[in-house]
Amino acid sequence: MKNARKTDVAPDARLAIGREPTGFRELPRSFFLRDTAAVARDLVGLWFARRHEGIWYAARIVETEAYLGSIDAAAHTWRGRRTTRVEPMYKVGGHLYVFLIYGMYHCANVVTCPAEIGEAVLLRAAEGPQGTPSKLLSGPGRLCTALGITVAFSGADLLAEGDVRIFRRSTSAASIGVSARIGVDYAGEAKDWPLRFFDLDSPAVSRKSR
DNA sequence: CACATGATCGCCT
DNA sequence: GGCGATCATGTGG
Repeated sequence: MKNARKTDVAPDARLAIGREPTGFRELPRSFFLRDTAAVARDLVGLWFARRHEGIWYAARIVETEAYLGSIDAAAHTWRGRRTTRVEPMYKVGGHLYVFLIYGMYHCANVVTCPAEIGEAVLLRAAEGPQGTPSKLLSGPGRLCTALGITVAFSGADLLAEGDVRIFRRSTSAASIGVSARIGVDYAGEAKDWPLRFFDLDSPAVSRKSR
């Protein structure tokens, strides 16, 4: 099998929460149909979850970035670019868009807004349970590695009772910091837009503010 | 701590 | 043919 692609990667066992996501609750579709920066901010503190071979795995999101579609030089949909890879970004809010970067890492995004808009939120970092190293999910590539997220999930509906979901949980609200986005220096004026949101109290945030 | 570099390949021009 | 919404590792201060 020379061209075998890994398509069913197991999540890190330390993120397992059991056969049922007890204590976790669904979000309505309307959550994802709002202003993308607002969705990015509100995703901090929610849970990104995946089921693999009957077991659920989950991590608490602590860092996100908004990508504003056609007007945003940092976005894959800048100027309305429409290709096979990016097509999931034009689905209705609540879908997943995953891409491969640098040939070896994946980045997971939550699509926002109504269909055909092309905006999304990059999940940049998350936390595992007490005792797991803070680096385990710190950074978009590591987050995907730890949860076994690959391009096989691109286009998946997070609200279709499927194997990838965003959950909420009754917890105290996080203190949110805001900064420019990471790694988009090529994006002209857009590189300075304050579209990165992070939990000020989390050790798992990928970098200090800029 | 602050850089600097290499890895590795799908995507787009 | 060039490069990227990254990361691990290495060097030097």
